[in-house]
Amino acid sequence: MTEVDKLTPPNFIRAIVRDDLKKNKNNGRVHTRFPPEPNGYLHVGHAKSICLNFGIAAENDGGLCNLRFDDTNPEKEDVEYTEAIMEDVHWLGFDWEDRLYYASDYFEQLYDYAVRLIKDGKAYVDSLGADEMREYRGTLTKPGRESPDRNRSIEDNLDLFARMRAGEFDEGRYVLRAKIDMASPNINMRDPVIYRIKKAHHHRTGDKWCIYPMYDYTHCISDALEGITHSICTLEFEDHRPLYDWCLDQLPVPCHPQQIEFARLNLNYTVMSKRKLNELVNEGHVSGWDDPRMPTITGMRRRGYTPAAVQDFCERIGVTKNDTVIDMSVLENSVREDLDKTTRRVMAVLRPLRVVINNYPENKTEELDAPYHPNRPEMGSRKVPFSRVIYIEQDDFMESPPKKFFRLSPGAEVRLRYAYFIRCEEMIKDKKTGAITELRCTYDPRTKGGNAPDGRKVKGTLHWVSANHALQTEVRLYDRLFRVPVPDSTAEWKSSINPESVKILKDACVEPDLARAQPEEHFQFERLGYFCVDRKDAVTGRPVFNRTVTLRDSWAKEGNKAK
RNA sequence: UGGGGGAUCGUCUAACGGUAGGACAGCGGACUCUGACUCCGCCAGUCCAGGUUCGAAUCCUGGUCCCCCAGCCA
Repeated sequence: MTEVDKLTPPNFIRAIVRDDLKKNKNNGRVHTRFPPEPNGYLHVGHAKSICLNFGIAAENDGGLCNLRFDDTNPEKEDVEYTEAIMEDVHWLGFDWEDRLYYASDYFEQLYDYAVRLIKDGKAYVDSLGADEMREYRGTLTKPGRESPDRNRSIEDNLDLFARMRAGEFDEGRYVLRAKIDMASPNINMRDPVIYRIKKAHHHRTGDKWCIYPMYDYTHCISDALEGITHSICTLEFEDHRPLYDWCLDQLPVPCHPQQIEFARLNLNYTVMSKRKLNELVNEGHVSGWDDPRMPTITGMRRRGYTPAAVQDFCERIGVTKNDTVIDMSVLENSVREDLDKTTRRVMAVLRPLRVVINNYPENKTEELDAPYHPNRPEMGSRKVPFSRVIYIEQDDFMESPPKKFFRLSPGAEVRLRYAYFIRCEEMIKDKKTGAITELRCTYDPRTKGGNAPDGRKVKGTLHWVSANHALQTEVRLYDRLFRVPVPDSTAEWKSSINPESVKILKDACVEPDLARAQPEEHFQFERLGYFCVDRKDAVTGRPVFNRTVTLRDSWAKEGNKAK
């Protein structure tokens, strides 16, 4: 296996492309497109499609991938979304170069083709109302009936269609339909509407048009006009393929792309439909499309996921026609794997417990050397201040520890990472609540740097921050958005939102160097997880950290086993 | 009860008539100045029933189950 093969595991779409190339089907061309509708933000499911389309183009010599906005429904679409989508695709690491297109660019051509269909007797203007049309359409098991308008003369159709364009009619008065087969077992072929009247302002064409082409009619022709070879879409369009092919067969288009369908991505513990994501945003269950708990690309970015991690994830999950739900742990694995090798380690204490080292001089401060990455010395090191009063994590002390607890407890000795061994001598408790408010410890000066000259070992190593030098910051801990793996399956899906999907800690302490951390900079807080500086809320000198993902924690697992 | 798709370890995914392999998860161990990383090991699968064949996840027949479709949405 070559390196390239490892990076690009086989899938059935790649196989089709490879075979087409072998047969020289499109003169050796590979040209794909990513065709979002600008009516919402991109999510990780779109990322799968983006990676597939741009990936297939990139891995074939001369392969190209267009970005095309499928903007045929002005009522739902907006420039806000086109801009966000472009930013997300770029962030993910893909580039359409000069091939940015809009279906609305083709409105004139699409109109001309529609006229052509009418002239060929393959389309007609219908006056059936929406309800009537539904009734005429038939059902899944019963064939439809032909509209009384079906055999309107070509001249009348031409006249009516021109007047539809001219704005003479109200919305809903007429539609243009393809004349195919009202008895087709495939409902999409029962004379589908291809143009409707919408007196809506379009975000690009303004008020130029008051008739807008439908998806099925637009998409195939747009593909053909752009010279697309492989038109990759999701499974729900499989039934539409005969219509895709029908339209192209009727018209003198430059080429006939092949539509190939794959299964959309489902991830557990989240939702993926635009409608549901919209509801979460609009009803305030999350702070916005870029809330770090959202499966949107912008949300994942704010959470601290990296483009490399998302790409790796999309590669790992594969491409098939199977209905599947991917386990969140696969995504988290990709994130950890990328962050582990690229991220500097620093120390932060999320829930501080004050520790006074009795035998350490009052006014002394030492600068201890701490490498940024245990396995990558080339990443360098920084100095961390140490003094008499430090903070450790509340979780790292237990008054009566269970077996196999390697951390601090009365009389126990542990190592402070890159500093000294300390032993717990005394606990100070709040007189009223009994809560432990402070620990009194002693340190062994001979263990400076973290090793004992007498060779004695400690099982535990704790992270810490010097109290006088600490930078207090806000840290946000994110967890899965839903409590159940597949919220979509319940009628009341929003009732399974995880109330603990975010915890905001205001009193976290980080080492002073982090005052310089820049928005979107990633760190590993040792023993805790990967964090990144929030790109919205950070103020210079006072970063706010989002937890991207925890470290694997076999101690926590131990605890779960006991339950 | 029409049409279109799909069924392989717990979850994804390979194998295209010739040893059912990989990833994630789980479990166990080694290592460790992160209970991290890394490494090693284990667990575990061809929807069912027939048939063809020396040999079937793969081919044939018949079932079963799941998903999608009746927008002037995409």
